[in-house]
Amino acid sequence: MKTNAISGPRRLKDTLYEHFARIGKATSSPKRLEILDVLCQGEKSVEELALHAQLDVKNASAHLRVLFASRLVTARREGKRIFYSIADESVCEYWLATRAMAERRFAEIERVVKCYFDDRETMVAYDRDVLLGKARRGEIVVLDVRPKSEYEHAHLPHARSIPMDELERCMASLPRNKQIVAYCRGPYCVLSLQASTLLREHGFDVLRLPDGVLEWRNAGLPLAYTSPPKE
Amino acid sequence: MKTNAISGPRRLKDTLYEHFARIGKATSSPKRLEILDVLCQGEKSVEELALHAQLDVKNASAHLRVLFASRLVTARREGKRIFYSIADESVCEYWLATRAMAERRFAEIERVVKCYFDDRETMVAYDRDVLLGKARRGEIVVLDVRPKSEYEHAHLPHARSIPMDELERCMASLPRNKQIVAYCRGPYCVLSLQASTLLREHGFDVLRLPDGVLEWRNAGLPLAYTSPPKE
DNA sequence: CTAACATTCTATTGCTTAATAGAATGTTAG
DNA sequence: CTAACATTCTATTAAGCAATAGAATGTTAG
Repeated sequence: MKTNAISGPRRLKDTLYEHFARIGKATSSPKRLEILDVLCQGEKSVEELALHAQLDVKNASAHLRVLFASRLVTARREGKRIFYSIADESVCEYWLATRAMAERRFAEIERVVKCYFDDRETMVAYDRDVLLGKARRGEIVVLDVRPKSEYEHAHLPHARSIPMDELERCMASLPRNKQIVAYCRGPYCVLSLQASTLLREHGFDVLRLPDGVLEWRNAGLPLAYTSPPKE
Repeated sequence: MKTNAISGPRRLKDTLYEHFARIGKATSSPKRLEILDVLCQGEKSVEELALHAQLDVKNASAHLRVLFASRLVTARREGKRIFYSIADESVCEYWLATRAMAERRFAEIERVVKCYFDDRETMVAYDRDVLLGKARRGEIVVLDVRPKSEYEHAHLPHARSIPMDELERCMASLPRNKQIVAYCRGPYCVLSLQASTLLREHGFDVLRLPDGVLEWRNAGLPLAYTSPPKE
């Protein structure tokens, strides 16, 4: 006669689904998802995350505690700051699967996005591997307009980093005889749209790429790292 | 000057993450996940689902309404009954991604499962494609012990259906000179374990396969259908 | 048309959770 | 050792949600 912690099938199921539901609970708040999304771009301090998700620091900390308790993020102290990051690659994959399903199930998402990003004629029209080839041969400049730290965490091959808030100041260094392809965190991030608008106003030949590193890697393409990836 | 429904980046983000969070909200309840999981095996009536998840019918209906509002399931009326099913293939993929992440992040899941299913020596040890080959050549009998309707919705190639509750009655029809490989809904479903235990007690040479149709298809292998799949 | 049935709708209860603010912890600079 | 800082912990309040039960809807069989 065996006396396990789990006694019958019902107890087993209850235990398992209870654990699975922890994920749902953690991802049932828009603000937490926003935090999770930006954490997929690299580690960030509580303050940065609070700023990013438009939360006061205490509240952001509380949300992070929830994400931590659900094991979706890990924390690391460096001096006075605590840096949070995605616990695992499986978290990015989960986030991508969630997004994919939501996009497919909620037509309103596509509608809202199309309405905000109504720049179809100035988006990259060719395939990702064509883009990779052009970038490798130096025919285009791939421009990463995310904050420097995110670029350093991972970026598209041959990409150059000019964070959005330095773009106005640094744009003189960009070539005027080559096409520029600007990208940022992904299809819902506004940075690349702002960048492409700004650069176009200044006469550059610029296209917007609605990919981020997650989408790029998810398509099976390689990424580049300034410092070697930690895993 | 453009006046969109969505005015600024913050409004856009809030709208988008609000939608994404609907998924989390819908999957934040263990019982709803249990419903979703079994719906991945094929459509079911409210009553069946209530029975399966050990809920009273009213409560099950309420949970289904939540899943429906989040567009994770669809409903179809047939006579007095209403049959719910997974809205989309992307829902299965989402569920698999959730499970994969939870398994990876929560060591306790593996512990609980190992503790309940402590039959490593009587589990299928060879690869899925080896199994497929053996099944095709008729060297083994692949046995689906789920309810008939789930078998009909989709099953492993060359599998034979004997629902668990008919197994005792029908086991005489199984060969004694061949290995039997029993499977059910997946790694957390107890049916195949019950089946393999029962058959072993009656002297059959039986192994348990911890896959279900989801895991099988996710591994890139083909499924078989009694009636053609609806998509 | 009526009875039986499957399911949903409505209302009530108690529990969980998000946001907020004040106190406490741990870290560094001087 | 103290002040300044980043973050967490604790408590409070208000909002949201799961479970339950009774009423209502829609469907079929007779």
